[in-house]
Amino acid sequence: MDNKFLEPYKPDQTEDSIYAAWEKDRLFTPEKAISSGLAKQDAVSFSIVLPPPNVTGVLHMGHAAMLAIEDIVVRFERMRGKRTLWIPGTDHAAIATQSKVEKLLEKEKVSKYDLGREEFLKRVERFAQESHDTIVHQIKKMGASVDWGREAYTLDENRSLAVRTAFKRMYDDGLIYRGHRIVNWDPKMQTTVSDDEIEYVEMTGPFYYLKYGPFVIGTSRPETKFGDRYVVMHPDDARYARYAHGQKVEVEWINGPVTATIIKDTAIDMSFGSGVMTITPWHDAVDFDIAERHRLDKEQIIDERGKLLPIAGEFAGMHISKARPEIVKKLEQKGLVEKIEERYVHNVATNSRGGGVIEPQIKLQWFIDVNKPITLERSNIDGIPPGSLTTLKEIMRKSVASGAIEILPDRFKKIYFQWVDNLRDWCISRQIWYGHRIPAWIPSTISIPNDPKRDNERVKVQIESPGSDWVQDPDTLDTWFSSGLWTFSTLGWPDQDSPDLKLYHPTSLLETGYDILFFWVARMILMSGYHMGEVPFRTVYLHGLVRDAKGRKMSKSLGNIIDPLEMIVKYGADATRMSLIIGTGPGSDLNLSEDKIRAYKKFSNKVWNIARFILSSTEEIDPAKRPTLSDADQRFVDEYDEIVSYVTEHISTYKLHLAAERLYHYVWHTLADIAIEERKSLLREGGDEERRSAQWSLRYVFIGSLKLLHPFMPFITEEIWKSLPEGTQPLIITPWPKT
RNA sequence: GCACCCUUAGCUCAGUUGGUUAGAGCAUUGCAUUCACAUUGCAGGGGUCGGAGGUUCGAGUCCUCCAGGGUGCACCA
Repeated sequence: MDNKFLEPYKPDQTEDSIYAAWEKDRLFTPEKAISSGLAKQDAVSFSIVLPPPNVTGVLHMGHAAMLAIEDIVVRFERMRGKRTLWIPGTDHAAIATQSKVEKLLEKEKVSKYDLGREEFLKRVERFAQESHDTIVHQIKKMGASVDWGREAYTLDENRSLAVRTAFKRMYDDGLIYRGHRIVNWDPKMQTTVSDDEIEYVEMTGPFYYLKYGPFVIGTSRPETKFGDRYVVMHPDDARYARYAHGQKVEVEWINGPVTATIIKDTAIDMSFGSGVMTITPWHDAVDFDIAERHRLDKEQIIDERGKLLPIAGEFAGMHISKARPEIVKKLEQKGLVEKIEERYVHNVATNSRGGGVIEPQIKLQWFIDVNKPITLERSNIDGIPPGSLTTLKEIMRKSVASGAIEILPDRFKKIYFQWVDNLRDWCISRQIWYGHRIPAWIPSTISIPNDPKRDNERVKVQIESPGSDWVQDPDTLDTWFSSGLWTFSTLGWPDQDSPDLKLYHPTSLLETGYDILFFWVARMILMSGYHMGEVPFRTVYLHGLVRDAKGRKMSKSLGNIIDPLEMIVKYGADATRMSLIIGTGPGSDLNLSEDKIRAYKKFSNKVWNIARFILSSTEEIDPAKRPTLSDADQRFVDEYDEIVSYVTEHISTYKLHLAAERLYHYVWHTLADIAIEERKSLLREGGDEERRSAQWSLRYVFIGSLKLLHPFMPFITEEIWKSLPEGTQPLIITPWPKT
């Protein structure tokens, strides 16, 4: 027996060298599984992409849980002989990374404009590289058996080609268009934000009832009202039956008399306020729609920095927040205020990526049309035959509705459909510097690229620059555009003949947090459906948030962050992994405490001691020669076989928590507490025959248990395996026990 | 407003298709421990499974309603 067993298990002294050995021997690659004989040449593929962590800093417990879950499944499938591939990577996370670097620069009292685009991007890239290195280190610490030879970055050369190719194809098909539409504008970060990135914050503030000619209109934002020349009411509203659609009314307004036009539209809620509103199409999505329907004029009131334009008269140049009280004062002086409700509760849209309060604006931007009918030439998606007419929305809906993609837990399907059905065109252009530059060029003779007066026909969309007479659109793409391509851009696309693409797409499993179901999962379904004519994955497994012991979100301000690296140092990666698996089902949040992790450290030690005992007391037997077993030993072996079936079945169906818990109890309270205890006297003073039976069965069950434990606790099981005569090949590429 | 989830031991949570006396970790009580494990073992205490109805031979599990907590989406003039 190896002398190392005379001391307690020390994860911090073994884990790194084990990982290094796995990596050096390329044991994470499907090629090695085949060459070692574990997987057959024509084995079924099992592929999965790592949800690429943002290069904005360090990994947290949520990432650790993700890595643990995925690694368990990957190791399991690899041992079962599938051609198993797990692709790692990181995400440039455009807006998140840029704002992080901007904050760092703020401390040096430098703005990105001081540096200029090029210099600023160098800073971001440096930061991204450092984050990347930290993240890679952390992924390795967790024991994740990803194929590093296939590592990808959402902004590297291959992915960039994929992005430009995808953009051009969608543009040529009319799915990507450039137009003046109302977008979510963040005046603080000076960029558009997609609908999904908006976070509504409840606020209480005054609500003003203003006299608008013969009408009373309600608003919480009097500062937007300067240009209101349309007064809208429901066509069926009896109170306003005497007003006709299109009728003109003279009203006295903030800066003098205006001619208002009556508009009848069913979008009005008759029961809200007076049932009448004026519209500000340039700064409100609903108003914009009404204006579009009736072809009304639209006028900008507020500029990109949140300041009032000349239309505001004496208030021009003021920031809206400063102007509001002044405007209200003037309205009161003119007797236009009917009443003020002081405590009105409403939701204010903010940029969830650390930006400011959203100010809708009409801007010339790039969009993906989700409702445009297109012909999908190549399609393996159930319900969408090749050559049939469909839309991106329908692709997203049918991929899940047909059962081609299974979502676990099931209840997220409803949430997914609700989102798909409410989906509007996706604004994909961002006015930030870090990211994929939009592959569109305009002639350099046009001086202002975003000038709304210029037409779109002079834009060239192509993969490479058309030449020096052309200027590239300064905008970058929403980060989710490139991550949407992730399942196939990591496999060699746009090269359709890429062997990896043929072997591993569609991927088998996508495992990620439920919080990015819309951002990412849905976008991958869209992109893969359109570009590949395939679903991107068969199964979506959604995990929950990792919270603290009391169920609170982990945050710096609460000081309740449990750092995965620190836990790995104290208790080992194996214990950390177990604590993140047991005690939670798919889709539900997990409350984690250091006590819980400590408990699984004890389990590691238990496994270690079982190894020590069994190794020292079964040294003389030959595991390959099965002796006649006593009845008790036969029952013991039978019970183990049941555990094999149970664990196998539950990992296959992604009930990892059940598999892990059962295994934990089996190893500790059956194998150790009962089986070993009962056989101790036999091992010391039993007859030859019954001693051999006891030794062999203990050894057999222990060897099998190590295999079953390996996906959950890869390090300690591999370390023990090394010291066994049975361990001729590393445990990671040893076949799974037969059921 | 629409929808979904949660409510099980002191705390934090498991409990697949309804099936014998409801489980774990931590905490707690007693005993044992020169014995693989001073990171151990054995035994115990603690639960009317949020409330009220219903279906069933049988409900923590299925259905209805109610209460509390949370989340998503919509509205937010």
